[in-house]
Amino acid sequence: MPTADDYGIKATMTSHRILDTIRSRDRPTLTEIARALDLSKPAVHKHLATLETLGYVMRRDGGYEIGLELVSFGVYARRRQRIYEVARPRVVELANTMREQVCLVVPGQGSEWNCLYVFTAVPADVDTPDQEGEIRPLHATAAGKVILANMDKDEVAEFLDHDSLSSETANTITERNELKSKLQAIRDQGVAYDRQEQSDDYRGVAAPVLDDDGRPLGAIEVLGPPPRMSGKRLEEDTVGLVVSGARDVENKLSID
Amino acid sequence: MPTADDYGIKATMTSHRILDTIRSRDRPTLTEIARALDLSKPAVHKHLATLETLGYVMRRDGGYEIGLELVSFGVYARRRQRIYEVARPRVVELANTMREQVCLVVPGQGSEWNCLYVFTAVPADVDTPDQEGEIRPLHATAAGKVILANMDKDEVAEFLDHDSLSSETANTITERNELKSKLQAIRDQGVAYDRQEQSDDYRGVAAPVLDDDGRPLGAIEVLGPPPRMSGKRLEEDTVGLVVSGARDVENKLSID
DNA sequence: GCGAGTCGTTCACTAACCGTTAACAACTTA
DNA sequence: TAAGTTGTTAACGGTTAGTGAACGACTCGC
Repeated sequence: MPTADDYGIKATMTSHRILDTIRSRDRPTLTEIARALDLSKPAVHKHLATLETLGYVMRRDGGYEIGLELVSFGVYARRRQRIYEVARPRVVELANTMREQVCLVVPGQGSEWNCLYVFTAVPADVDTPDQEGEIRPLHATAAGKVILANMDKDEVAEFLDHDSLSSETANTITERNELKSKLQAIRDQGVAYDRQEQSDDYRGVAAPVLDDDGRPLGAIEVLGPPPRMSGKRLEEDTVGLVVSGARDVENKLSID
Repeated sequence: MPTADDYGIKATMTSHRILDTIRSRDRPTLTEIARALDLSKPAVHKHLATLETLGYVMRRDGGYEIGLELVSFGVYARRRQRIYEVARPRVVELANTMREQVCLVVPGQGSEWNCLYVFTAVPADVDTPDQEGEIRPLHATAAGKVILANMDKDEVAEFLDHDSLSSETANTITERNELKSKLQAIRDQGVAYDRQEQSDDYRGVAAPVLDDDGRPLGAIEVLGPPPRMSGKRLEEDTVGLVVSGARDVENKLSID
């Protein structure tokens, strides 16, 4: 298999680093990018010129923004992920019956997850924390934890060793051992909770979507404001719905 | 402004050409890509190795597929387009009241448009022709024509000169002069129809979303099977709804 | 209104690298 | 078995990606 340790195309990797910088900041300027990546301004200039004609970036009032061509690539690629095609109708259905926000999440590179799809029941009285395309660490959300709980033990160990458990709110789990025992409980229960661990304004429940070997393909999470997400509604009604939704997706995926 | 005529980063452009080939074919193999681009296999190999570690491509049973990292870039970038944020709730609403499929389209590079968002009312009895992320020529669909009709005259002229009007069905407009007079009518009417011009299974109506200077920011199109999309329902009910939806989006956009 | 500080851009230059040709193992196919 | 595939390495050479220096345009504070 090809590996791009130092065999790879460096210019492509530089272009990627520039795109990544644009995504993680708010409309950065050329020099801001150059400084962030420790590159010369002319180098960044050339890359941006290229990326602009390709439609990968666009200028917007003085800064750079990810361009429409990548939108096209992205939504095209998403459609080719079977879990997306299968889960999307269920996510919409779930959101409408719960009258809350539901999102579909898949494990990404390393210790991150990608939020593939979000649907919010109208009227949307909430401003969503998990936005489509967002990349977040695994330990601070219900979906992330339920994915983590179903990963291989050594992968989890590597995650625990290499990444620091950043603190998002007062409730975020930042202790290694606490997280470890939680993960065991989550695996037993089959669901994970987010009790204002990533934002004070939210609580959530997530159920995993597993393949035939028990590896996590993704997770479905229901999110809502704390007053609504508590007591029986949270721990019985919501759990039941999200678990049956995830099981449903699992079954459809394992058919072929 | 930067232009990448031959000043640009060639390696980045090569990587893009490879990604583009993957998108326009069905899970192509390494040699298939190399042949299509007239590149040596080792060159393609190096690029694919790099793109794979970046998550831009992934292998799937012997071929290459666009990877999840680009999904992340894409849905992130889409969220940062104001027209998307503003129009999406209206598209969902429109689809639900019409019980049809509705899509949001924006002009892309050159004479193409990108399908940014699609929502289909459940139950979906139809298989959709315009899929999210698809890139299509402007002349063969309602949304494309309504965008074309509102573009600058010289841009349209350039389009007519440079691009051949490909024939998708027996109804596709392939005559330059016929298209020209149609465009004038579309501008006057404010809507464009697709009467089985891109597929025999579909008809559609589209209304443009214009900025304050009358330039097209995008279009909203309602699609449905011919039996349902005809007569009064098509030419009065549907037209009224799609136009008021597009106007609504225009107003929200021009506020700030 | 004058410098000092930005910003983006263009210009040569050169070490590094991208893409080449050639050769290879692992599979299919005839 | 041999002649096709396929993807993969290795070494080489001409191109190029990234450098530093220098430039206009613009925004500051004084």
